[in-house]
Amino acid sequence: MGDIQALRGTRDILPDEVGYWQRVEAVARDILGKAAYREIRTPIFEQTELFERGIGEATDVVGKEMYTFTDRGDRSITLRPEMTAGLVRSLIEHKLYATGNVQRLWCVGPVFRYERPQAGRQRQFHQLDVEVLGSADARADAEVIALATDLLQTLGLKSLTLDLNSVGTPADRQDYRAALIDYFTPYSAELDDDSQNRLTRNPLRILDSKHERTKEIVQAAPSILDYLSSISQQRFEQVQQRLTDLGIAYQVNPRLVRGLDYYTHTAFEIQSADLGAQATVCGGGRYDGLVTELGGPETPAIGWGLGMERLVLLLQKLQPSGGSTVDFYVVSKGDRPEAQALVVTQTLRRLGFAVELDLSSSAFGKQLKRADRSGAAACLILGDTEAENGTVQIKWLASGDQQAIAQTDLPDLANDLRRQVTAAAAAVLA
RNA sequence: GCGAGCGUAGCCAAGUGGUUAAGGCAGUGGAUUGUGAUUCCGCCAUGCGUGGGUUCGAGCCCCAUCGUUCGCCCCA
Repeated sequence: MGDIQALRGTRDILPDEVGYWQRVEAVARDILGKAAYREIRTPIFEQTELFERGIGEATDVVGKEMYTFTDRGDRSITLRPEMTAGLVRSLIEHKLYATGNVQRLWCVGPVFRYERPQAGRQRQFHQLDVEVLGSADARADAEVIALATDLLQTLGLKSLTLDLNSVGTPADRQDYRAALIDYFTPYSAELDDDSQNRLTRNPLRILDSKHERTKEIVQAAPSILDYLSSISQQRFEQVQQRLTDLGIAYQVNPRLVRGLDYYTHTAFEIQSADLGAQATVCGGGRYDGLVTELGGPETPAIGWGLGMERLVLLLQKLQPSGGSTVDFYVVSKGDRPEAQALVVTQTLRRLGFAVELDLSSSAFGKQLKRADRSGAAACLILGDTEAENGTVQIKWLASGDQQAIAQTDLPDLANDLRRQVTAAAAAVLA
């Protein structure tokens, strides 16, 4: 083992694993593209102040988890701990809100939080982010949630749960907060230490404590749903109705609270039971106040973030194998054959085949063995005899059938070969 | 930031103070100097995450450190 290793909480995504990532990205690109969402890419670091103002200085993410440093020009810089703030900054800076009534955006990339790593939690991890800015319509909430469930379903994931809540407007929340403090204060001594601290700082967060005694006390705590204004209530009912219209199953969880200050009204999480303590795959909500908070015009918005690592963990459990294979494996030995093999390989690649060329010059037996393990449908063999008369042996590995064909005939035979390759691939699956 | 467990080859591992560190997979060379199953034979850790310590003797015990896993916390 070498001296230098990847930093704590960071990981290499190796070739064997990268297929899962590509698949998620391809499906996301497809689904989001069909829903008229456009990709945006924003910088990985921003002014520290953006996150302090956007996410809230009292939150753990800003308070103790940011990678913040001073650059050579004495600016305070922070590696983004989430995507939304940077995206909103970009929207405002480029006045994207002026070019249309609604902006539908998505992006994917690394985010950074200084936390203790464990399964499903890293210091550098990746999020897929989807946002709709400029609409307060309940259909926007439903659309965005539907995109998340569609994506997960298309990837083949089952037994996920969707929790839904409304955290109302800041005014609703102020009343509720006061009610919670009234309720919890008499129990103050019985609460766990963390919750005692949260009592004054952020009593909403007590609601999802995992501490046993605290959970018992929480049982009878007032529900936020009783503190929503009638407008907020109506809004929440509309969102639920739209989800029902779309056939999306959800459960209302009045104790669902989210860690970032900017959320209003709709809040939701999609969780899996297969991820241990870090169960949330996708989480998000509405943030009607964020754009003005960051200096833009009144712009209601909703979005979510999805943890790529967590999603990939689930996919790996679902389909442990997942190797890309090659159509042809080219084998050769001797100066002239090896030179011709390179040309044949190139020809086949240009015809659209995936081709691996064996570079070893080792015995044909060894090369054939590698051909077998490569998963190729057929092996192309070039020795002195073939080089002499300009042919190549094509051996179909499943059947063992072998025939010689002229190298110059390859383009004409392409369609035929393609048919046989697909047939061979289908046979493997069956 | 707190608590607990774990770290032996590319991978999975046996080994719980006594001399040359099992085994399997993968890799590689050969039996088979032009053909992939199987089989057989050879090779593949002066080294047990790293650094100290205890001991006649340490993969094994102790301390520190790094990494990782599971909780707490937090969240995607």
